Amino acid sequence: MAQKTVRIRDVAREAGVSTATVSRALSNPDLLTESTRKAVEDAVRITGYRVNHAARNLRMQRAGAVLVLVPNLGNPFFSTILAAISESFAGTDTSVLIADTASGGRELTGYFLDGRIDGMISLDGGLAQSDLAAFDSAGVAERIVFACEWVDGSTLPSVRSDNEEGARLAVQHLHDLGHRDIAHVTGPAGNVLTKARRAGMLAERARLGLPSRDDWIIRGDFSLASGRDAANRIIAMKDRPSAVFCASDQVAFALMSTLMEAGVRVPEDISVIGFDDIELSKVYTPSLTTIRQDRHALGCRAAQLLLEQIAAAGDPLAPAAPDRVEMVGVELVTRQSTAAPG
Amino acid sequence: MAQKTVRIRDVAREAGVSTATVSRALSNPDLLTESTRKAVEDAVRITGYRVNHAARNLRMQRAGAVLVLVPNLGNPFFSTILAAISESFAGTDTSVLIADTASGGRELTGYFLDGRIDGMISLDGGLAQSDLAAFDSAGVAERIVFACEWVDGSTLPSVRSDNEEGARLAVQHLHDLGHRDIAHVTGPAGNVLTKARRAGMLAERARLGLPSRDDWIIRGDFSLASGRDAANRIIAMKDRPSAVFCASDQVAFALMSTLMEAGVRVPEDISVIGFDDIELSKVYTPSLTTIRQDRHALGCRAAQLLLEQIAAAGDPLAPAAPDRVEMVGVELVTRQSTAAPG
DNA sequence: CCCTTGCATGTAAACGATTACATGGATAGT
DNA sequence: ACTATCCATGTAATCGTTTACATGCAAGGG
Repeated sequence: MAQKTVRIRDVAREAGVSTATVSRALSNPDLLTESTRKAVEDAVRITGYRVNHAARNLRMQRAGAVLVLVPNLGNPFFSTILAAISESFAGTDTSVLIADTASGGRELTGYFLDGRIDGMISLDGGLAQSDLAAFDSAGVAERIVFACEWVDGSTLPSVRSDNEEGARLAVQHLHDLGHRDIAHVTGPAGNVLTKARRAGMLAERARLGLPSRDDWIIRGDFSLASGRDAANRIIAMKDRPSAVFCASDQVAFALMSTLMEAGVRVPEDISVIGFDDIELSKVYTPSLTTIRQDRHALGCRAAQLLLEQIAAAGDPLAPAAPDRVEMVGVELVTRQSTAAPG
Repeated sequence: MAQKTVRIRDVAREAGVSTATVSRALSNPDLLTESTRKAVEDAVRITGYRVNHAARNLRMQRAGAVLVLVPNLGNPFFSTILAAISESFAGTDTSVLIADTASGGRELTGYFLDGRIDGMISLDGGLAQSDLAAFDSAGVAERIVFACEWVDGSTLPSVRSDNEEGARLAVQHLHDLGHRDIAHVTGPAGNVLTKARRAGMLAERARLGLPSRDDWIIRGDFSLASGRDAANRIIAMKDRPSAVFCASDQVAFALMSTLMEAGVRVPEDISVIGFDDIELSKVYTPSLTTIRQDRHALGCRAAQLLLEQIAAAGDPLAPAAPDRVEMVGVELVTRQSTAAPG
């Protein structure tokens, strides 16, 4: 049987003080005399008291939880970010809820309105306009932070990788190897990452005076299936590009797989470069040259930003949140999937 | 600004009834007259009332959340299971917390004792004995369910794949192709899956009269690194096995990668079969023959079981939980990584 | 016509913490 | 020595629900 739940009142009786004093001993120890604080600490130890979060949260008008919105839990790219976020909240008596936007067609503002969460980190920049509007009118917009992705034209704070720079590095690397005919498999239409990476790619290609062909920009959506489709498109081309820059590692895997099945060798016939640097990229055959995102930093900074935003939202002096965008650096990781054109 | 929070009292006033009636209208509508229920519903709509979960949970002595313990969020194997669990709880006004056992060295019973969670699904069978003892003495053991993994010798309910059968199918498949010299890369020492899969493998190998050599059982730990190590061990062997059964798909990827780098072809020189059937297995090159686990079913059943356990724990008539173990079937998926020996 | 029964609703006491305000004793300033 | 100040602690209201118990009305049985 569960031992009788011990309340703050029991601790107070044991220590010979009032409940207020016990509460203070726990949250503001410096307000108390050394001796009473010690007495309370002993009483806590003796009784085995644990604070009841539901009660505390009710009284303090907070939820004690934040929500992390993930576009696709199945994509291992997000795991490290989630771990970093969880870790960051570990000390704060705030729990971390994780939801997949794909599976959950739930009404997001509800989480706020029900007092289930104090804030939200969205790794999904594709939230419906209606959701954003609802956040605004519910007055909870200031307790939302974006990470990795963001919403164009919104002023909500965000942490993101330098996607343009990543795309630039990718093209530059291929160019350095001697490639001139570079294709690009994009992310899904409308996605902010798609836009940023394609823009960076086009800019660098132009800067280097490389040829540009419309059919070398192949629409994808970060999924394995889209990598396969892109490969088939390339296989069917009369003059194939000598290198392909994929918008994500997952896409690159499926692309390489399909190419090689068709007898197109990687990197001998076509070089492939990805984006993300997930764990498997090192282990794929051939191992994948890619742009590394600092997922740990992304997660940590997002968590920290959210904590600040929540604190600010509670404060009376609105700090008029400056348009906060934090850029996290990216890095080229050279492996076997890229080489000089045959 | 956040609109003034509307309480149940406001709804009551609007509807011209008492708070009790409003509460009943929300949770036990049939207790009320058609007309008053309708009046309350209208009032709710007009005021935009949302129940405050912290208050409700406090009063009802529940947490409104469950915890899912994952051995390694980075392994995409777990994603579908998590999604299935989340989905199962979607209707129940219970939130789902996800924690990685690796990153969080936190004290697990604390979650229960703090009233932060009502129950737990552990995908990790490697919980410390001290934790299990703590659960027991805290009286929360009956609100724990295991999925995928389990704890040997414990009576806690669990949902699991038929791992022995999976191993059997793998060996049988290789045997059908003509293989006789079959190696096995195991999971981590002490893990229940390791034991089950190895046992199934050994049993079937014996049944078919296949040769057994000690150095063909290679210790791994489900990680990419261990797949690489295993491959190096195999490469160094004087007489290599003609086929390798890996305890997980991830291990198989790293193993194949390292083999092929060393010029050992898969499947021409060595066939490789995995376990799990994660999304990437279809897309690796060569695509991976493997044992499919029904991850969706595993997640759904675990969630359901936990709900039942929680309900039972509240009930006065202890249903003396029968030793509940649910077996989920597995299936052989044949792809390119296995073939008749050269 | 009265008494019992039952049903729909109201009243108010929990749930377990935090915290504004009150209190009283010690210290210091004049 | 008297009062103003300050600091440590206690008292009690409060957070927003749910629910045991009380109430009063309608119906039905004798």
